[in-house]
Amino acid sequence: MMEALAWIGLDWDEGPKVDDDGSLTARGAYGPYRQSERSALYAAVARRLEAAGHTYRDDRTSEELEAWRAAQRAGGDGGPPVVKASTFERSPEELERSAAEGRPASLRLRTPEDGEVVVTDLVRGEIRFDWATISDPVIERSDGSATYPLANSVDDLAQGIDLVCRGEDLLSVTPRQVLLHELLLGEGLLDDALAEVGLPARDPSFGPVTRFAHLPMVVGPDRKKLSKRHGSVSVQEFRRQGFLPETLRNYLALLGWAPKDGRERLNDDELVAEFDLAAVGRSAAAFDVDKLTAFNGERIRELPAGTLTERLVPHLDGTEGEAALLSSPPTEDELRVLRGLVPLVQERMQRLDEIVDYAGPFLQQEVTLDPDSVAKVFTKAGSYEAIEAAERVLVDVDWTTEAIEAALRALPDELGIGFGKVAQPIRVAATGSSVSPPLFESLELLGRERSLQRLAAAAPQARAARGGG
RNA sequence: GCCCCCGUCGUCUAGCGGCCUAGGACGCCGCCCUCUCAAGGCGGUAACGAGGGUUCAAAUCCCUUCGGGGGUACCA
Repeated sequence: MMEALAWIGLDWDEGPKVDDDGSLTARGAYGPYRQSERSALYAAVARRLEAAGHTYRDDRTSEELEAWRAAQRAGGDGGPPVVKASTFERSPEELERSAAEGRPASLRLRTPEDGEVVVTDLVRGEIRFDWATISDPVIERSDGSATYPLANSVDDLAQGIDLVCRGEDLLSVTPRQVLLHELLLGEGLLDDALAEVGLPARDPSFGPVTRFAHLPMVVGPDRKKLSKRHGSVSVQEFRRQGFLPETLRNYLALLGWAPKDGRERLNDDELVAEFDLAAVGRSAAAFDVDKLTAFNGERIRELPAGTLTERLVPHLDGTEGEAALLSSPPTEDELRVLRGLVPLVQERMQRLDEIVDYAGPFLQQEVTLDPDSVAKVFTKAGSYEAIEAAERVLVDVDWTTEAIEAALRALPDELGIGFGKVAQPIRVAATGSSVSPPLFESLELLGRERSLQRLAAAAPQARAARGGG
């Protein structure tokens, strides 16, 4: 995931990071940043919460709880399946007995039995929850490890987080987090715990978490949320397909947000200057690959030719895809061909990986004719005539785009067919396909020798396609 | 089931009581350009989920309803 973020260009100032040699380190002054390295802190906080009476022990197993919830949901006699101290807290005697039997117990946070919590959210405004509908969360597992609610609250406060910005899927979990924050800060529990485990005290500038922003979900075409795992897999996939990271950044920013003036093409500077959490929409946004692709094409067209050439190389030398049309590193000859090709294909590409199909005929000595193109073009009247005439007329022409064009433009008159009809067979013969970069430029780039050789090789095939002769 | 969030063209969105016979972008369709494919230009298609209110006036405010999503873990 960090690799995916790094590629997209979404950087972070503080936190874990992967070094160039692949090892996991960290940067920032408020570490450690891995939860596994902070377990002593979580435990210290938990002990204090417990001592202050904000928690209680629960010795039920996951299976027992699950069964209880299922029964509650189905039967509906004892109310909704909400775990509360009022019905779940064991007496000291029960706990003692249970401990004697060796039953491990988890630690639950005691949340209010009733009343209301109000969460103020930057994108959604005020949201009200009824404490009676919120279960007491387990903050420490029966094996003593901290759960996400505890670790997350402790870390946010200890590390000076003042804006919690996350997906809407965490909205309903916010009340317990707010409560934990009050407890940890209000009674100095966190500061004491920090001191106990020998971690530096909180920076004096650190206040409470002052803002929450729950961003709308980004969903797939099926309207279901994209998971973290799937998300990062597709980032790698986007990379291989030749989407530009700057396209992703631009497109992603537009999911749920739009600038005041409605522009859609925004660069990084404009994005950071204009993006505003308060202007973010509230409904889930579907990720539209077609639109992303169109954006990507526009950006590719804006790239300086030299830059595009460089960014194309990984898609040709096997780094990003299967294709190995270039040596690694590319030879000067190969680069010359690529540089010549770029201006011809730049405006017709939407993804970098499309270069593989375009470049094949130019980087390889031999070309294989696409059967569909052969069937579509060689069977038409004038096909082999055009190819043979092109051979004849191109042998001694100056090998420049202009001269090639002049020579071929003369053929329609001679053959009595339209230029389209003469160009297509020649295109298929030279590039192997009925779809290619502009013909004259392509021939020039191929060189006289290869061009004539391919025309000569294709002529008999065209004759055959026309039904013998 | 219970709790929370959301609901404008197929999709991303603009709209925050009159400027809306609802604007833009992607897609799609047509035309122009044209050596293919693109690019580009021009035009078109298509939406306020439904029902009640409030108001002189509602996509915009309120209620109900329907629909979608999220949560409901000793996952994060």
